Amino acid sequence: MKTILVIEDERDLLDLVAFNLEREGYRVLTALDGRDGLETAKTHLPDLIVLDLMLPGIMGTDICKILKNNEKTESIPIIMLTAKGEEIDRVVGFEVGADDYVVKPFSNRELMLRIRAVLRRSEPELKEEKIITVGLITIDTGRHVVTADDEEIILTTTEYKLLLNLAERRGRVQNRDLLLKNVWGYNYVGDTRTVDTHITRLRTKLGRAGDIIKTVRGFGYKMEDS
Amino acid sequence: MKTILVIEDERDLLDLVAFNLEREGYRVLTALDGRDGLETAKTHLPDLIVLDLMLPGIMGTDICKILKNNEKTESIPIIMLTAKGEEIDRVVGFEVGADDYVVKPFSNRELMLRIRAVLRRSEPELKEEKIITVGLITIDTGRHVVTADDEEIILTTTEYKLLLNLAERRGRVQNRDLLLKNVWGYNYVGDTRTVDTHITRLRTKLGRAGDIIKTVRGFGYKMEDS
DNA sequence: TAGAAATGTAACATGGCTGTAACATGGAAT
DNA sequence: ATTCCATGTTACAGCCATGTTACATTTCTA
Repeated sequence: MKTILVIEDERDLLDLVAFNLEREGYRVLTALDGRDGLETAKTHLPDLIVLDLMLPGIMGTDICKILKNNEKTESIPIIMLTAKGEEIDRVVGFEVGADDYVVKPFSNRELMLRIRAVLRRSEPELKEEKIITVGLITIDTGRHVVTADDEEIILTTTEYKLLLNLAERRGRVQNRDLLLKNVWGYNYVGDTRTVDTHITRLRTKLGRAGDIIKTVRGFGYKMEDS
Repeated sequence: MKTILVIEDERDLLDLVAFNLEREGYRVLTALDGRDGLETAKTHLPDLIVLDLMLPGIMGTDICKILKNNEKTESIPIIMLTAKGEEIDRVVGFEVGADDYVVKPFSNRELMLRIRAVLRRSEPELKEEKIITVGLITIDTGRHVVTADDEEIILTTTEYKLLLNLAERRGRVQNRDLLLKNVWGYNYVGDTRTVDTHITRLRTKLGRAGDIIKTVRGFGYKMEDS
């Protein structure tokens, strides 16, 4: 789950961008001016910053420079928003260390694509690949294969994520809200009973190996550690 | 994806060159002085170095000598940037081990052409040639020929790269973003669904052999390795 | 420079997945 | 034992991820 900070003084535009980002599944932080933006950037260390070039008070370029000169924030990619009239060409944008820029007026699609592209760049080449074994269950994250009782089990996306989550925290109880956050995403709105349904499906598919998924009445679920 | 290190103390020029290189699809590292440049060269081992002759602190020629005397960096080609006034002629440039040099002021086009030429020269005569076989598919990287079910298949560049990418990491799931990065390039901006389209085209061309390209719903694609 | 090939995007199709609700079950407290 | 409430289970309608095709645009090639 990636966090994106948007620094933009036009409230309408800020809200619009924030809304679209959230719909794409990002966690969004906002700031209406440079000072606040800097503050938020330093305290929350977002994964990416969308920064308006023209801001009251501190200029966007200055914010960019400050962020790029701070050890904690220097590696956070920045996408600049520039108005067409502002004869800021690419070179100036990159001069202060921005990673990409989008010219206003921009389409939502374009901004989203560029954000995704910049985030993609900073993503590690190889994600952690591991093989987890709990009881009769084996999860190979690299191959995305789950085995129970030496039989390969075909799981759906949600089932897989849920199982992985339980397995990674084996031995510890997790309540439904926590599971919803970790598996379904922080901005998921819905019934907590959904978790129960998926637990049932998992247990069914896993057969007797599924017995290690224990219900902790009143608290949630856990996977036995033994 | 080739990585190029630019060592240049004039910030404007550095950014301009970096920008142009990125647009050409290179990954770019930068350094504003010799010390930093040497450091970066040793740690990141770029594929090529663009080096300004006149630098504060250590001279460009010295950096060049140091790099060429270090076992790890000696094979990295270096292109020197020299001002016209600096009566460094070819002889001096090549004396310290530079592979080519460009006289300021230079056009972007000229620099790019020389970089490409030097990179081409330094490329090993035969890249690692190998024949990969997965299921009914055979990829001969040396001859750039793909066979499926004993029939030769004509693939486009993108299809070939995509297939090779999947085959090289056979067995492991790769998400669309990773594929985009590896096949389409580091700074590609576009829809991730593009991957799907090309997967379809691949499967179609490969016929029944294409069945080993599996969809992993919610995660990406993988090629069976059994 | 014309024509062909390749490429990326959009639009539509489809089938599996998913969340919800409704009912069933069983444990715990009284 | 009875009641309540948390959890188990099941069915189903809508949705969403992916498959597929068509098309406009770009790139290649002769």
